[in-house]
Amino acid sequence: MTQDAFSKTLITTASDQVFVDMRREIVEGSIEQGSKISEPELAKRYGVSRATLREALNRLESCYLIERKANVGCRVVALTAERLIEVYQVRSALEGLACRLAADNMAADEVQSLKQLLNQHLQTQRVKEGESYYQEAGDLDFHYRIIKASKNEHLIHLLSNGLYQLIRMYRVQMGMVGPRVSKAFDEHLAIINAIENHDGELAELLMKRHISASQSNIQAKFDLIAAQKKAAQ
Amino acid sequence: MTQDAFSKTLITTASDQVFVDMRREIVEGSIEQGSKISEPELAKRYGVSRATLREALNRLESCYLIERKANVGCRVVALTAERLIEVYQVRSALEGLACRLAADNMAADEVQSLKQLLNQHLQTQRVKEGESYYQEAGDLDFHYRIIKASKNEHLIHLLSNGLYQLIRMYRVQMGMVGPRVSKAFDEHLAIINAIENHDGELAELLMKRHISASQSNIQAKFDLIAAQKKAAQ
DNA sequence: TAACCATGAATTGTCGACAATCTTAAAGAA
DNA sequence: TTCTTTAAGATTGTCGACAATTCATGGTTA
Repeated sequence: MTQDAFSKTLITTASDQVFVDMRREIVEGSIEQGSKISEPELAKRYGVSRATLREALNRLESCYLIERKANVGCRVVALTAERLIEVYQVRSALEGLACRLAADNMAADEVQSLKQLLNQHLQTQRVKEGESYYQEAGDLDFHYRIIKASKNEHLIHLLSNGLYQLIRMYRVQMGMVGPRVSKAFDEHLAIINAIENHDGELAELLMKRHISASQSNIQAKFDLIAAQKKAAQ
Repeated sequence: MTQDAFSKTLITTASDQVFVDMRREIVEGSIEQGSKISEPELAKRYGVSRATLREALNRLESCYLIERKANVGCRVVALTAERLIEVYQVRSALEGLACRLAADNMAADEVQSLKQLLNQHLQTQRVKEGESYYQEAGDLDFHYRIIKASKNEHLIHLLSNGLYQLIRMYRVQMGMVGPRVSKAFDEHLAIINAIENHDGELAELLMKRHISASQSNIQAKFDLIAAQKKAAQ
């Protein structure tokens, strides 16, 4: 029995392992977005039976990474601009709530610990200027900590087990680049300050704006791709 | 191939049927909340193999009606006061969002159709005074229509396939009674008016209050039960 | 040529049996 | 007695095979 790094899921069964492995491959793009999934093929690849694989597929479906149709099969989710809007609308509402609850509930030592995390980010950010992946993980960790601090188990599950992998997928494959990195850091700082002052209303507002900015950043990437396609014609 | 009445799910496979049947039994309390689930027993009862049953269990898990532990088994979710708070916090955020989007998007004829639905509710409410189930279904249908009108597919799925059965479970088993029925009607009316005026901000606020009132109503039932228990000691 | 229908191949859904794990209860030691 | 250990029983996890459905290919007909 081991533990997964990102979602802190306990890995006990074979299907757990396949689930975590496939999730990583889908999020990182090793298994291409929008591609069809063949059960016999993947079962052979992961060295498990179809029953075990299907168990994993079920769980991938419930975190929105694949889509199933009866008697037809599975597809990896496609990262479209439309879905980006939909998902981020939901994310904004839920993480906004989480942030407000965190501001209400968070103890002083928890806030200090979070501040310390942010300082770590500042260090590594200066070192790894431009490189996005570590910031990626760190940023998600920041959001993850706030979600946890909401102390609402249902919300925590909905976000960290449900929505977060899809968001990571957008961010890993559509990348966060350029000056956005340091701006995001400042926004994180402002959010922490609001939480420290137990100003739930402000914390919620700032988090929603922060998420909205992140959405615009990815949206710009979509626009860029669309423009390139048009130019190529 | 047939269709389910509540979530409009297409029923094509045997596991679909088991899923819908079990869902109804759990929501209505035929399968007791908090009770342990035996796979061999239920498989025999529904006349399917364990593989088919487990497929259904997976889907019940993703709509929060049962909880699984590896190598241990399933339990039906327990309706606690703590969970009520958590779920309704999430519900408030998501349906608030849905209501705002509906106010932004909804066309005039859609609004008219919704008003008509509300008039129907008024009729049946007068006839079936006190009886809560029909109002229950009607009320959920009202919320369902607004969720649909948000036109956000991800949000629609999250609410109608994910959260709504659990909310129904609370409402069916913890009941909505007394003067709450007619108050709820007035609140629905106010929400529709806000939507008709495309006042998203107000619509969201009113929906959140409406949901909060509904929560208090159920909470009161919990308090009542707790008081009765204390008196019995 | 285009539309429709059959036939076969491939894929998904379902089943019963076996292996691995947990639970329970009895037996033994401190 | 109380705690630990162990063995039996029951439950869940996993497997390979069969049945049902869908998809692709080629042939037939208007």
